[in-house]
Amino acid sequence: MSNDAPPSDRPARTLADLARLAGVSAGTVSRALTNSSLVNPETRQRIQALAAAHDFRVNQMARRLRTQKTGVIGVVVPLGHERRQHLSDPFFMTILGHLADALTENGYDVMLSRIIPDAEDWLERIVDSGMLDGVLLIGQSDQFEAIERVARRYRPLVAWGSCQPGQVHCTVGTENMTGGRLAAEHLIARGVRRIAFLGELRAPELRERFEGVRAATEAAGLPEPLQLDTHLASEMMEQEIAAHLVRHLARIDGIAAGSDMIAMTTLRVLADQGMTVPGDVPVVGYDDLPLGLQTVPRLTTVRQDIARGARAMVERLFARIAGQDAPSLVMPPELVVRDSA
Amino acid sequence: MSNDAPPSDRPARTLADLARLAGVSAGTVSRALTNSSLVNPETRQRIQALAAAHDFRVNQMARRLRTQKTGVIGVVVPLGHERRQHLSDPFFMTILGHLADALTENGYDVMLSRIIPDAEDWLERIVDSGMLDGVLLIGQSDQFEAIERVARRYRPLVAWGSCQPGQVHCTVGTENMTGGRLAAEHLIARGVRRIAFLGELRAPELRERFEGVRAATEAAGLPEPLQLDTHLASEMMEQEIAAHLVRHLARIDGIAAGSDMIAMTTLRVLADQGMTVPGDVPVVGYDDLPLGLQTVPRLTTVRQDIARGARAMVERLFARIAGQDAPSLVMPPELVVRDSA
DNA sequence: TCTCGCATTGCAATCGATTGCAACAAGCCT
DNA sequence: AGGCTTGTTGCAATCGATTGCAATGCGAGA
Repeated sequence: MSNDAPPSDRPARTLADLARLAGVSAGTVSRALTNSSLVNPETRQRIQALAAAHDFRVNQMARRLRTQKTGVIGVVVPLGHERRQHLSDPFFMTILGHLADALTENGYDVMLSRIIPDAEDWLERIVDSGMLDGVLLIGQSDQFEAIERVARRYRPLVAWGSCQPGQVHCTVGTENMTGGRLAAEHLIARGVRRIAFLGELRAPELRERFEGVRAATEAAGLPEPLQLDTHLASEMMEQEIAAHLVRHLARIDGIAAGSDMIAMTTLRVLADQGMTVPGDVPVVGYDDLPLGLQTVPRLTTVRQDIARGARAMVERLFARIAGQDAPSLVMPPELVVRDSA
Repeated sequence: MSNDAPPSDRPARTLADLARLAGVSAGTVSRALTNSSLVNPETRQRIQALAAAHDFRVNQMARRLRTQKTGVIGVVVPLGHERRQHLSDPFFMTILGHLADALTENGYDVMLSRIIPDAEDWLERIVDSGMLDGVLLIGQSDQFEAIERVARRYRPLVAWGSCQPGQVHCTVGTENMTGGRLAAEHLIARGVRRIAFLGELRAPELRERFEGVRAATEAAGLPEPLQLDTHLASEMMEQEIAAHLVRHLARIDGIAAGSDMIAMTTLRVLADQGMTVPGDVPVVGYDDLPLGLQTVPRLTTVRQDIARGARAMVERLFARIAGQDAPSLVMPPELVVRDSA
């Protein structure tokens, strides 16, 4: 329970050191430490004890060079259209948490990259670095083509995002258009006639959500929704939304936000402007982040099952690493009605 | 702008492949690709062009084995006393975002580990893996001893957390006791007489914050603050806090939360119970996470300058990697008065 | 007693890039 | 003309672990 290891005379940094100490060859030590059945059980015990006593740990660099497996998965956040967006964005962090959990449970390490794709070959550099057994992309940003190009030749790659017909790369995500429609239908059912959609349309996911909103208004014979750009960097979002609302609030009576973060900021701004939610303006979010439970009022939102999505991404990635094929997954979104609409 | 690379006849995966193609030796190719002045400029050009044409990228595993540098920093979240706490905890994610930004700007990759320290040598395994040039710990959890033990022999290690006198490992953090005192003094100045501190005391940081609160009440001649345990896993936090408040709300008139997450949940629970903040009960948080700006009412809190702290951690780590010594940094906390108290 | 098989172990090649040192050529000086 | 510097390049060792193959020793069966 307290200090136990006998003071190690010499550091014993390599297999060869340990082999000398044990009076055997390096090969035998290697086999002993991997519990190979090719070594005598007694020898194995002895070597393992010696290794423990000397705090020996194999050099992963060498092991990985030799075995051509790294045990590392890259988790990459491409910030193409929104350079100022921070890695600490709650959606990224939520899905990253789930991915990291799933990967570490399976014995993989996680290498995190926040990438601003200014070089054309940003993704090539990652997948060809020789450091990774596979790559998970959190979001497609505006890099659809780059992802397609790499996916054509690099199998162990799975992205969170939207799935276009005929697309090469494997994605996990929700039916964004359906989700947008659900949000809008809910607002319409509550009597909203003129919806504002907060969020810009460069990333495919948001574009589809907006299309869903539009489809719903069209089906209900209502006027076109008002689309308002919103940067994702939190520093600027609040002012931007405030400006939008000051200008347009008179002409709208309900808000569909492109994400929960946008919705939360909107709640905040509306409170500042003395508007009540949902009384004066109902607000619907998108994502169902845990944070939505903490807002006042609690956020009505379109749920993406992020935990399930993360598990699915990891499963598909492992299948692809194993050489099998894995299709994309499009999950149905689900409206979660709480207090904001 | 479109596809440019001439179709690569043979993959050219290794330096040797490329050397054969170029009619030179592997050593020359290596030097050419690292812009060494030891090769003829023309040769260098030629080889670099060839490398680009064949999409050649050096094998990082081999390079790192040979150079004994990995270019990877481990960012580790030890979850000792709170196994159910999720990696997506906003504090972790906020600081992780800043760390990742600072590290990638300096050309390092980030390896993320969420560790449940059930094995005694969890940290040894990480630092001795041969995969990392240095390690950053986000929080000390209840693993103070394990960290000290490793820090005695492993230099490039910096932790976020509290700094005890005489401690070996390098930390960056705030004066938690002062912070607790600031929060309590603010509450007292607003007329609060009986403070509840929400948060458990196993991690040194929270313990110090509580001590600060106690010092303030003592100095003001007020009764001892009421300390209430709160798990950090968000699934349970809300119910737990609700239960605490139902039982104790009659006996207290102000709340100092151990963290902003706890404070946010408390706001939520109080709203549910029909209490107004700060009218009925003022609430002070701790951390000053960006999220505190989004709550209703906006959170009054004790600010830790997380961005500065992250930069300081990275600076100190680099200094230690370079063999210099770097002292711990204890930053002064700052009360940020907004609307919740 | 001889041979064969089995259980262990050692040997040496291998993964792919880096780098100190030697080799070589061309040009310059005395 | 010989020696020397300067500029390039190749050679081969090295980083540390893994693994196919050969070698060893033992006991059992014929």
